[in-house]
Amino acid sequence: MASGASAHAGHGGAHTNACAQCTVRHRAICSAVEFDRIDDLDALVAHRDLPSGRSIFEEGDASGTVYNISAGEVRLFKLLPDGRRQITGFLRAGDFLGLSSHGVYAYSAEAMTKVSLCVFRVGELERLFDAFPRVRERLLEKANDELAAAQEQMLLLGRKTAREKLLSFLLVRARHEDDDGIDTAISVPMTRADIADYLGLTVETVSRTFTALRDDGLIRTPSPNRVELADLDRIEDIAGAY
Amino acid sequence: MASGASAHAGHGGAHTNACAQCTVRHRAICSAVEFDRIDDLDALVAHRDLPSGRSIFEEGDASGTVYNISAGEVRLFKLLPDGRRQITGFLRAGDFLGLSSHGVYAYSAEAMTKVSLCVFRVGELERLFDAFPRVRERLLEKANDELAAAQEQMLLLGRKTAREKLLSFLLVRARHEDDDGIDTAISVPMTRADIADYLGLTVETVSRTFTALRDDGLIRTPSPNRVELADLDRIEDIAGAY
DNA sequence: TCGCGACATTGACGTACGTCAACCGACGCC
DNA sequence: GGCGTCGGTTGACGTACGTCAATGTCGCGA
Repeated sequence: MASGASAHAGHGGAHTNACAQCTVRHRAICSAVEFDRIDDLDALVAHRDLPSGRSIFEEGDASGTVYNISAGEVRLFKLLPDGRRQITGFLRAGDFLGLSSHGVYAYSAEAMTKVSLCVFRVGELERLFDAFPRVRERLLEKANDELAAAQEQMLLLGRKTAREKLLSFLLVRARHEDDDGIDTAISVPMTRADIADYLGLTVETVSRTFTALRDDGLIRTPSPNRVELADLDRIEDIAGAY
Repeated sequence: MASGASAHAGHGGAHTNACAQCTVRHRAICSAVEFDRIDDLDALVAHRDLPSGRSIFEEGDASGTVYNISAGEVRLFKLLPDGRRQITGFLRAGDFLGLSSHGVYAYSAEAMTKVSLCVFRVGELERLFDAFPRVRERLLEKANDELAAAQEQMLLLGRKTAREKLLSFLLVRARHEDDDGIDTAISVPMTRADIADYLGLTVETVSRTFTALRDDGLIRTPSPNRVELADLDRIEDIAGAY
């Protein structure tokens, strides 16, 4: 049951070379490593598979490890003492997580599906930086992209209506679906509760808004985790650009 | 009227050396440059003073320049087409702004007070990176800190009540006031409108919440831009940790 | 010194979204 | 093959916060 993912190793062969076969290398920071030195990368990385729902790390844990997702989807979130949850991001194959600046993870991470991870100890990450300076460069780029996304999300959370929030969310998903270009058929692997906690709403409001959008002819929902954008122009208009 | 700030130059003397005298160098990325090579830094940087209210750059502008604030306060924000505004951050002396990954600024920046800036062209920034690799390292740290702050802000925007939002905001300010340690006497240089747009509220709600907190004995407000935290324990409790 | 404009506060009222609760369908398990 | 659980939808109703509007306050410039 080794899944369709390409990034598995661990049976110690001299040239198992999971990284060379990694299907998401181009999206990951690993693309900053030249292909002919990719064995060096392989030597630094371990692999780990997790079942759906499993925690990867929790906010406040001592942070000694960083991860690359080679397959599956992950949610990042923060909790308030009384249990209110804010999901700060959904990650997928090729994304990087776990870097923290003060020795403690700033958020929790959970597998939303079966997940395969590439694991680096932070010490080894430093060695990686030394051996491949472009990795740090790439990481800075990624951090910057995430920062821009976070700001966009603040705009959404602070200033958009439920309808605008949901449409913005679907648009971003549509853009991801097809690396650039928009695919109007979207997969929504997360639950309504996840979407609600990501958009700062409740499950009920998310559900009601979905049906309102359907009634208005803006979207079709062949199944709860399948959405089609019926009227892209109006959707982009309502969502407020982005 | 050259202000109390230390980071001014421009009259071309061989050793004007604004950077060496910069009072916020320890907080800025410039601290990654060894002191005995600080003249090299000086050579790369220009300076600019702006009056309160002036725009530094706008979301969507082509981004060729990055900035360090040597004095004053700056607000970062994004707008929706209909004018709704989300302030994504308040910056102060020592903070860095303007880095963007796709050639376009992801947000707008405005001086909230009289501001002094250190200006780098991005090309020169690259040379700075080459000459002082630790600068990029430092920048990655900073980006990571900002990312953590952004996630905290998402939690605030998506899941906290008006009262919790305002108290969280005041607590962060209190922590900034005195580099680490909490100062219970806080200056609030921004208007109620700025605070509202930062916390995802309206001016009226911010105002009402201030008076409610005062009536409850949690804070004192000697003036609109002066707040004292009267009951720190209860405040931290209500604000939800952070 | 007056008056104007920017900011802040307060009140009356409206509403988008939350809460509470019932119901439904699909899936997995004994 | 019934049944419990989980996720989703829908309805009735409550409320935190937004909207609209009046009033207050302070600083500044003529």
